[in-house]
Amino acid sequence: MITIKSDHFSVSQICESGQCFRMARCGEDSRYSLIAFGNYLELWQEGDTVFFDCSQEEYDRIWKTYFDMDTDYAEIIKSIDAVDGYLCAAADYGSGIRILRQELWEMTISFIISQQNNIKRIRRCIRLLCEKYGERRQAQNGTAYYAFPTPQALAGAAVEDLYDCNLGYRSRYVLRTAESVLHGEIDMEGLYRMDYAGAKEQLLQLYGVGGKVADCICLFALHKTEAFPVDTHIRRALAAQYPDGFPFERYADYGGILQQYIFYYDLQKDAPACEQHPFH
DNA sequence: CATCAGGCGAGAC
DNA sequence: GTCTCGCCTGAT
Repeated sequence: MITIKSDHFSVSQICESGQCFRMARCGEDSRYSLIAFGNYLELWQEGDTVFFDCSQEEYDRIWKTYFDMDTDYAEIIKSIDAVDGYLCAAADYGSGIRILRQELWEMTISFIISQQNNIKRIRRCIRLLCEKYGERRQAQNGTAYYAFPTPQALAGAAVEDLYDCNLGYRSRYVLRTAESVLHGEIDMEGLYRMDYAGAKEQLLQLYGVGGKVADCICLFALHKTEAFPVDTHIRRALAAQYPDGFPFERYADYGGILQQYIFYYDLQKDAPACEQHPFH
């Protein structure tokens, strides 16, 4: 186990901000579990000290990048227009959020599934998919878990079996996208070398990926922080708070981070009180 | 009972 | 290019 002192880092806020569907509370205490890049991790936090239940080597190799530890979120929050009371309040409220650097293929499928869906059901869909098509593994502490299914595994699925995973009409989207990636119709690794516009254009070629989903993939996997996913929540919030339009130009290269503050702020308003701010 | 969830594809125009 | 409509399913 290793400990890291970090400013602007809240495990609970990261988990509840809705960008990662395979992170959850585990057990009765404030531990969280997470499966990413085929690894199982448990972590928890006391104040600004974060405890990672893994080796220093694993932290350096995977989790340091995954949790975006080298980005200065204080600087980002400081740059917000002081006159913009709503954005200041949202950023302050969700100041422990980080934009994770998640796996590209997993985000592609996860956000295809997320469309016209709710977070609880999205999590269940992905869990069922992993249990049915992912490789079963065992963590150091003995916990059994499932890796995210490969493109090959999903391309070999029957549509009916995807319906059984509760994907509904998104089943054919997942199937065709898996086939496209498996057959190399899109160069997924190449997306990392492209700019935001180029990467988004490529992602839009995938069946079931539209503008909003492409932006989520750009933001949460490719870390294109200028990507600003607009969903029904964000659309409503922006309409209510910015009748003259959101100042996209002012925050051109990191609008996506602010989008997460707004999304989380909006989401938590109707969440049960017990789930809010465990560390405040 | 209707409406809505972190939308998208297809077809009409 | 823009607009409308249908779509799985569970929660409210």
